[in-house]
Amino acid sequence: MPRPSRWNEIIEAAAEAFRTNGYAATSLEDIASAVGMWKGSLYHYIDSKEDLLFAVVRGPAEEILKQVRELSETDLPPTEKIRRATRSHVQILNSNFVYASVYLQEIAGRRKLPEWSAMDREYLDLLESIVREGVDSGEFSAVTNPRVTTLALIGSLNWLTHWYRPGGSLHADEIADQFCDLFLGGLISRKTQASRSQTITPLKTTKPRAKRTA
Amino acid sequence: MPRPSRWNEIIEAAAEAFRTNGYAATSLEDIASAVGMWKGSLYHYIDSKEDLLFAVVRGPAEEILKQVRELSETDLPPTEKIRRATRSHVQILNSNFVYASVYLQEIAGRRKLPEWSAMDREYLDLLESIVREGVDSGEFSAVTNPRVTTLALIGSLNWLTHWYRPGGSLHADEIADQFCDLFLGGLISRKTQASRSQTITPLKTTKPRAKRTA
DNA sequence: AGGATAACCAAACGATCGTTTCATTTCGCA
DNA sequence: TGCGAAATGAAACGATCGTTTGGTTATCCT
Repeated sequence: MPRPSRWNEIIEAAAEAFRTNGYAATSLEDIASAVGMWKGSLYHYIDSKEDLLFAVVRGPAEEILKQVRELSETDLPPTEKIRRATRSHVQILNSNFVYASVYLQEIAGRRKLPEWSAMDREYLDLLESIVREGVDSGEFSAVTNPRVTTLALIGSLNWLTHWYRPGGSLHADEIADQFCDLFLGGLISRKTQASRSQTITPLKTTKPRAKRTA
Repeated sequence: MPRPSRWNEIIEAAAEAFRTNGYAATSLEDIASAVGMWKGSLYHYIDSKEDLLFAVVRGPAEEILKQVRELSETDLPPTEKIRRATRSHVQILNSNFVYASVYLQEIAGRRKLPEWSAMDREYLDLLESIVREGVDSGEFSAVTNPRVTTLALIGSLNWLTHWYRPGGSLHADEIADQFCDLFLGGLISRKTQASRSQTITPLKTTKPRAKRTA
């Protein structure tokens, strides 16, 4: 795992190529020429082509899972949890757009390595348990199947890679809020007007935790 | 365009291979051996590998567009149009699962051939115009951006290829109804109770609507 | 029955792929 | 300044890919 900036150039070039042409259709020469070196020289940084894919994809995958883990440990009301989880998802998609797109196209699809499948499943389970909280508390009275509901939300979010582009006219926060209004309105059905944003506490103040892996 | 049944075997084998391994990672030998012939013999049926991809994908893409076109020409209320469009989408995904999955993974992603892009855009525009009808009539009062709302719905539907499997415990009709309830509830927000099915005219003898919880 | 044509076999081609090898340059640091 | 390691150049490898070619077998039609 080299550190210097050249490594970042390689990963960025790989991510961009993977996103536009797909992993299998991208050759190491595509990546090498994009950073101005010979394809054989890439092997000073990697052991195989797959290393590039995993390096591209690891960051946002771990980040999005970390954020929903922390969110799940709070005792916010379910509506607010849904809103924050949606914002996290959209914001990570926005700020790591290329990497996240590669993950969704190359990992969440076909590639069934257990490492990534476990992350996908944990993320789904965490979101689903939030939905179940809302069902148990009576807030999400319209939900008949929490898993289907959760998958519908995740689908809308992940489909963003097909049409959203960072820097476009639609800002990430607006999209997240519109998704929340749409889904929470559906979840809550006809009940309180708690669907609007209420911003209980700022989003990323939860960092007193030093290192969790120790 | 040959006719006999062997052609169907080839397309089915190609579709299955494309779905599980991706188009670029699938070799013609994979397909040839699946149907029991030499890879060179495939060229009696095709002119290039891409022919197989387009043949796999054309059917459901045209079918789903045809159905929403016909729906758009009716004068049903917007809620019912949304419900029927959702059902069409899910049912086509269900009965042409492999072909549709290949389309969504290989065409709706990266491949930007104008023919398919035009179909994608027309489908999106037709659905969006349905949403706009509901906004104009006052039924979808919670919608602030019809395009984002439409893309959220399409995302949920297309993401089905990532978790739904035909023949599983969840039936296509149930999923479609749950999606409709979720999205229409969100669209209508707090207003009439028109969110429930109401089934104006049977689409294809709408199943006795599995009774849900009391 | 026989001839045309469809269907397929079998082998090979050139291109390109991921990877390896070794030589060469560049750079950090004592 | 010089030396060792990091970084890259340059070429080649075997494998595999999509495609072509030419021949062989099967099928259909009148």
